[in-house]
Amino acid sequence: MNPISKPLLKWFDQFGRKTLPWQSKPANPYHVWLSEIMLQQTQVATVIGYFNNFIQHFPTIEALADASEDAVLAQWAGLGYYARARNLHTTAHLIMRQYQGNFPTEFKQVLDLPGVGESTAGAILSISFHQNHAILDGNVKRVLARYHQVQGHYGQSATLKQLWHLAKYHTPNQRNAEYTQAIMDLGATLCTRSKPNCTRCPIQSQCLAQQTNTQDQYPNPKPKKNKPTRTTAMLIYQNTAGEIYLEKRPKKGIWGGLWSLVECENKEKTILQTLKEFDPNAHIKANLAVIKHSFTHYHLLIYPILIHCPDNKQTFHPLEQLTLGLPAPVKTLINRLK
DNA sequence: AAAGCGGGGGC
DNA sequence: GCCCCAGCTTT
Repeated sequence: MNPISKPLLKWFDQFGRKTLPWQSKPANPYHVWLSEIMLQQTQVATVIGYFNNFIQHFPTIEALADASEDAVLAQWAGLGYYARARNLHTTAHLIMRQYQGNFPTEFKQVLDLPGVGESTAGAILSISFHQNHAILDGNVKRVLARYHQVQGHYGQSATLKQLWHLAKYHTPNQRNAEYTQAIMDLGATLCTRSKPNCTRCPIQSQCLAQQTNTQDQYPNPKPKKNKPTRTTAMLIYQNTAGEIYLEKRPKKGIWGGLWSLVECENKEKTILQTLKEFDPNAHIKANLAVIKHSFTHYHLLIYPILIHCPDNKQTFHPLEQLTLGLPAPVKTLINRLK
């Protein structure tokens, strides 16, 4: 079995991505770390805008540590997976306290940072400090699954274990940082999920899927799962000035740490009880159009209920210039009120 | 409209 | 070791 690093690095010299916003010489570990966290579940094209915006607001780890959680979440809002933003913020504090503001350089230390696993730790240390580590992100999984016709889906531990073995086998100790970038670039630009561009691929001749024309069968599809539909009522408490009431959600669970509307079971009795407890003078003004919001593992039917609260003394927020981090459907709902 | 992306935390 | 998280892009 031939390691793929040699032809891959040669290809990278000519076709690799070298001007992404977080790429610099020398590398900036803060930028590399931030980009790797953003890229965990989001594609490069989407990340670029958020990344530039984020470092403009928080130019250094120290600036990030000094910011409020709400300020960080507000910049993250729309990217999803809000635990990533909270972990980032927590880690900034940790780096200030334990490492005097310098990004740690030991693999174990980096792996211990909240939000960083084996692949992300490897990527950060490889790209930032030119240490020799293997990575296994979605791009690498796809490339290796095709190249070796790996059976099974990486949700299964045996498949994942096999892919890690292959990833480590192919990872070179020379030009490791460039290889890390190269194999991600190959997956992102040529060895794409559908319609891979095999004719331009530097490792096509040894690729088992290419040889047998079975690229579309790898990686093997994920076993299907039925998504349940859940229902919730979202209560839009609005005062006479048109401002709305928002509450910060608990750290754990869906939309953790974001600001959202009060929710309750979508039953008239429960809704009336909830709003009376909030404000005895409140009354239902309208039932707004239902929003269907889909997550990976369930659909959520949102019944928005507009409620008028005259003379309420609690904190209400004006609809314009809301800088709080809001869940996407809440943002949609608020925009409809304008 | 549905499928796929994707890595880490928690139980 | 399995389940959960959750917006966006692609098909």
